[in-house]
Amino acid sequence: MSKGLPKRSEDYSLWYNELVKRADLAENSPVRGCMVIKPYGYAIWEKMQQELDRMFKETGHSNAYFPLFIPKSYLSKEAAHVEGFAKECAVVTHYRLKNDENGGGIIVDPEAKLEEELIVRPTSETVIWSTYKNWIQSYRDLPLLINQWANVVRWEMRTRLFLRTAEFLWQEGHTAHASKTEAVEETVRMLDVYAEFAETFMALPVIKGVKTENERFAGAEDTYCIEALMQDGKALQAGTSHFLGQNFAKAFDVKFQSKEGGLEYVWGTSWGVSTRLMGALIMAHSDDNGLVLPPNLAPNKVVVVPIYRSDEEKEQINEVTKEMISKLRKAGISVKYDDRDTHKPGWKFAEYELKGVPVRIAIGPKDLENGTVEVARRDTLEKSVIPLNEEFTTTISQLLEDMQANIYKKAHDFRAGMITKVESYEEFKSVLDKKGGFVLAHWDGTPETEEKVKDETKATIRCIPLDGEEEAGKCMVTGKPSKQRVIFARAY
RNA sequence: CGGGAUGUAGCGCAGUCCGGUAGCGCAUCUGGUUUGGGACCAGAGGGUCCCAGGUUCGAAUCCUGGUAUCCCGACCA
Repeated sequence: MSKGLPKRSEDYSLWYNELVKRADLAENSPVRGCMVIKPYGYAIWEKMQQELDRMFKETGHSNAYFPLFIPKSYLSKEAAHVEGFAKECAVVTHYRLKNDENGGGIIVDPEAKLEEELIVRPTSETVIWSTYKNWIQSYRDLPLLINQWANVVRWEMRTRLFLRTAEFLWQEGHTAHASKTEAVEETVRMLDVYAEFAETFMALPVIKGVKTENERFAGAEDTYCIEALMQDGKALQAGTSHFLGQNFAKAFDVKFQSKEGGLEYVWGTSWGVSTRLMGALIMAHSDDNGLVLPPNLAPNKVVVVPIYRSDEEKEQINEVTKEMISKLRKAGISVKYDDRDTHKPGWKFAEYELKGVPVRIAIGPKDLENGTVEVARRDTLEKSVIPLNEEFTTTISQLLEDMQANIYKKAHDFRAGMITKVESYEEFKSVLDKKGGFVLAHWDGTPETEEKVKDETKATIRCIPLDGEEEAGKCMVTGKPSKQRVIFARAY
């Protein structure tokens, strides 16, 4: 393996691809567009899962599991939904293989054709709503708050590790409610959960907003989203929450008897985040030395590297280190002790930098003598020698908190500098090309104008921000009146 | 599905124009010296040169066909 990583400033996407591979997060699989998530990458995903799962449970949701295969007929029940997903579905047509009589190896047995073809889920609304029909009869069965952790398949033309793969892991929440108000509240509540997760754990500032008609989920009335900004100035949709209205209830005939005795269709929501968050995490914080992980999502918050010449020295260090590590662990800090003697300390330093471990503690003979350790923080690459005393654990704890805050602040400041208000289409184009980032502009609210901007500049409306101020203005393209600025950006 | 490129050791590549014993760096293994920022020396192992066919005394190299992957576009979380 060669040493340096490509520089972000020279080739951002090469830097990203190499980082994902070199930091042992994921690699390409034999199947085009699919990826193998390696143990270290999966460990980060597991941290994300843990926190999100906790937040879902705290907001009253339960996990369940629905099948991978969906009968073809289900998908077509909701018109907009099938329209949106038809072009990227993998289809199961047969259920058996056999040996080729002509010696051509193993072939699909033409005798074993399925009566009804099965779709590999691109998302689970259809199978879930067909099930909900049986689960819901009365207002007493509502709200129904279900989440599932699953894989889904969308046959994408062009793929990139984590950002867009043919198969990806995600969670999808699917809820049913007695009233529109409740369903909208749920949609927004889960959007808030995502935003809080992104900011608190991923140290990723996000903008909450509503998608335009063009960008809306197939089958939804409204799609809410959190949008994040990557270091190259491109936007990334980090999570979505959909208000489904009664669309799926009608398509799958899911009705309930209300308190008043009437028969009504239920109101639905669905919401999801995927392994794409891994891509967001990487692209938001990492640098030319490798991954930078916010402590709250790092599989190991601290790595300890002993430095020694003799076995005797190693023993002495082990003794001191053991106690230090046990104290750190008691304080809830995950620590990895790397005492392998197959690699030199310098090699380990570089390795853990590449892998983004927040804090590295090196301890050698000099430290033994002085009662100190060397502490290096990954976000700023600063090193300091500090005493291994009573306050040590608290110091490290505090350092990790500072780092979490610092990583967030850095991303936040970067984004602040990349939000630009523009008044004309000319200015818009120039900002997009010279600077990138989020561009705030007035828009006349029509899909045609959005389409035109997309064709001409490759920028799309990322969202209509929820906390945007009312501000009368004129559409930068058509000059028609607009009530509020929307966020344009080139996006992943 | 259009345009471009590339398939040679686990990884990254040279060799292909101009046919003649398959090479380099990293990684791996052995021995020794090392260990506070990716150590050094000595030695060793590892190849259907993407596949099939053709030309030739002889093909990684030339010809024909196939195939796979990557990049750039049209679609998407």
